[in-house]
Parts: sequence; C-alpha cells; structure tokens
Amino acid sequence: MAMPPSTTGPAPRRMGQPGSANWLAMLDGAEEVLREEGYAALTSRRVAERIGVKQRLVYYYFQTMDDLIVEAFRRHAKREMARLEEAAASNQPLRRIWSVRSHPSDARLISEFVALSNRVEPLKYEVVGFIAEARALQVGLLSAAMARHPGAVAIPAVALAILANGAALTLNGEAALGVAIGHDEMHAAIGAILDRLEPERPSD
Amino acid sequence: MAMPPSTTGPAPRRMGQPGSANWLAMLDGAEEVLREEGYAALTSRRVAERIGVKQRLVYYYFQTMDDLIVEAFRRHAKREMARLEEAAASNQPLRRIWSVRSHPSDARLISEFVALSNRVEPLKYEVVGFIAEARALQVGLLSAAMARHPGAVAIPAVALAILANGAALTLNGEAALGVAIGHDEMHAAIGAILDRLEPERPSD
DNA sequence: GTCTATACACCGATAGAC
DNA sequence: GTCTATCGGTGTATAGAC
Repeated sequence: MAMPPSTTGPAPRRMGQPGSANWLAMLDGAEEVLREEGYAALTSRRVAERIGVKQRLVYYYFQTMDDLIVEAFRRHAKREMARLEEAAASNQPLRRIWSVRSHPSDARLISEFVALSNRVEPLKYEVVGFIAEARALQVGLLSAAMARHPGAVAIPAVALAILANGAALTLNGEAALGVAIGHDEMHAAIGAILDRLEPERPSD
Repeated sequence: MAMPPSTTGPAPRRMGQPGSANWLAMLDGAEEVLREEGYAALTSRRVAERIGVKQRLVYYYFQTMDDLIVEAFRRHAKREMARLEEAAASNQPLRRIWSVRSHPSDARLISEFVALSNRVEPLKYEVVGFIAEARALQVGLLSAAMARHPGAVAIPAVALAILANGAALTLNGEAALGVAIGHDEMHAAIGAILDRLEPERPSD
C-alpha cells in the first residue's frame, strides 16, 4: 500500500493534515465541481466557496491544485475499486459489475478525470493504474464465467471487457446529451449475454 | 441545408466574412488547439498566436469564442460525414468505416468537442445531430450486411453500431494514456466479425 | 481589415497578521 | 488553523486609431 512519492517535488510549506475534516471536504468540493461544472471550473476559489472557507485555505491543505486533483482521484478510484470488489464477491458478479460501471453520474466524473490526465502527469499515472486494476478484475470474472458456460460468447474475455466498458461509456455519454438511439436494444443485448454467462438460476 | 439561427442572439458588430481566409485559418487554429492541448487551452489568444494574427482579430470574425467553437465543430462534422459517406459507398464499407472511426487523432478531437458540449448549449445541438446522422448511416450498412449474411452476428444492428463506437472510443482513449491491455484481442475480435459480415472475397 | 490599448474578472500562489 | 491582502499572469470582450 506504499503511496507513490508525493506528487509535487518540493514541500517546504507548513500544511494541514491529510484525512482531516477540511482536507476531506476539499476532496468533496473538487468532486462536486468536476461533476457539475467540469474540469475547466475546478479552481481553488470555486472549491473554497463550495465548502465555505476562504481560497487561501486550499493552499494550506494542498501544495498545488494538481495535488488536490490527484488526491481526489485517488479517493474516488479507491471507492470505485471497493464497489467493484464487493460486486465481484456477490453471487451475481457480472450483473452487479455491469450495474456499477453503467452508472451515469460516475461516468461523467471519470471522463473529467481522464480529460485532466492528459494535462496532469501524476494524475495519468493514477488513472492508468486504475484502468489496469479494474480491467484485470473484470477479465478474471469473465474468464471464470466463460469457463463455466463454454460457447456462451465467441470472443476472448478481455475483448468482452473492453466492449462492455465501451458500451457503458457510450450509453452514459449519449444519455448526458439526450441521445437514446438504440440504447434499449443495447441494454437488451447486454442482458442476453448476461443470461448466458450468468443465468438468473445458476446452472451449477 | 438551412443553417439553424446564428448561435448567439444579438449581432450588432461589424464582422469578417465566413469562409474568408482568416475565418478558415481560425477554425484550423481552434482544431489544432483542441487536438494538442485540449479545450481548456482553447482561447482567443492561443488561436491568434497559432495563425499569426493579434487576439483582437478573432473577435472581428467571431462574436464570441463559443461561436468559433460551434463553427469549428460544424466544419469538422461535415468533413467527417463526407468521409463516412465515401467509405459507405466503397466496396468494403464496414471495414472502411471502422478504419475511419478508429482513427486516434480524430477521436481525441471529437472527445474534446463532446466535453465542451456539456457547457456550450448550441454546440450540444450540433453534436447530437452528428451522432444521430453517423449512427443512422452505420446502422443502415450493418443491417444490409446482416441481411446478406444471416447468422453472422447475434445482436441487433443498432447495438452492434454502439458496441463498435464504444470499442473505438475505449481503444483510442486508452492508447492516448499508454494502456494497451487486450487491445490486440479486441482488434482481432472486430476483424473476425468483419470477416463474417464483409468477407474479403465477397460471397455474393 | 488589422492594429494598439485597455477594462474588468478570475486564476494560482504567496506574505504575513491573528 | 484561518484569515486579509496582494502579486503577476491570463482570460473575454470592447474602444477606437490607422
């Protein structure tokens, strides 16, 4: 669980405690801004305003805005992985994971983080790690299900994981824009695959 | 071909001609910035700098930055649809369209426009129109191919269109981050589907 | 048409009082 | 720990000279 070295090199300033109430509130504020206004609006002033403190305080808890962004993603990724692992441990892991990953609100947040990671190098490092971890979990579950139900699908588990991920991305993104062409058919098709890979009444 | 009403209401200012050299250069500049730096960097100063004019001139040709953004997307969408229609008219439409849609650089540009459309209302209008038009074209081609090769795939054409779109999105997005887990398998799986729906040596 | 110059808002980050 | 005050930079958009 060793954290990678602190994201910004020099740290010569007196600072607030990670995990303290204000520190956590700032992560909350950053998430809210990303969700509701997008990363272009993610500024120290906006975060401060949302949680009812002055702008200066943000820099008491974080060296730079990039540090705040990285910490916010780290917390989000940790929560998301916990949700995925809980779903994986249930008796209908594939259905539960599809339900988690196709949740619209989180999709928007994730897409903002990904967009940011093109500009914030240490964030990219975290995002890549999260993608790899989440994919490995899904591939493991899909492989197991495909072994239990041979012939249920005709493509490799990892390709199926990418397809499901892409489908969730597209469905959520378009839903946010108000487009719904083919969404019912897509959900039905996913449902049909799930019926084969993870029958409601298990065949084992 | 009636253009929707000008995107920003009042237009009381003297302005440069749409289609003129500078006007087009500004669309080019805007596209470049989006591709290389992302929408947060899409400012009148940056665009002016790129094409070698002063910032003030941008506001001689466009009322607001939002207007420039919308015009840039409109031109891009028109070009992209032309590319798709050309691919659709070829003798291997599905393969050609997959090749167009999975082009990484355009994918990045599109994703920036989509992100912007969450904040720029008139852009959302254009983006929704483009998605609908592109999807309709792809569904038509897929339906025809599925009619020629019954049993080649087991899901509705529109769901297949969404899956292909999502796969392209995921592959390109991850490639930009340096992630490649399962990408070879995904490309191979798409290739296998194309072999069935659009054999290299046509069966008709 | 294209420019200089500018108004005004907001940004990240810091100094230093309390 | 939290604040006021401030620096230097950048953003949108406009006024008005040439």
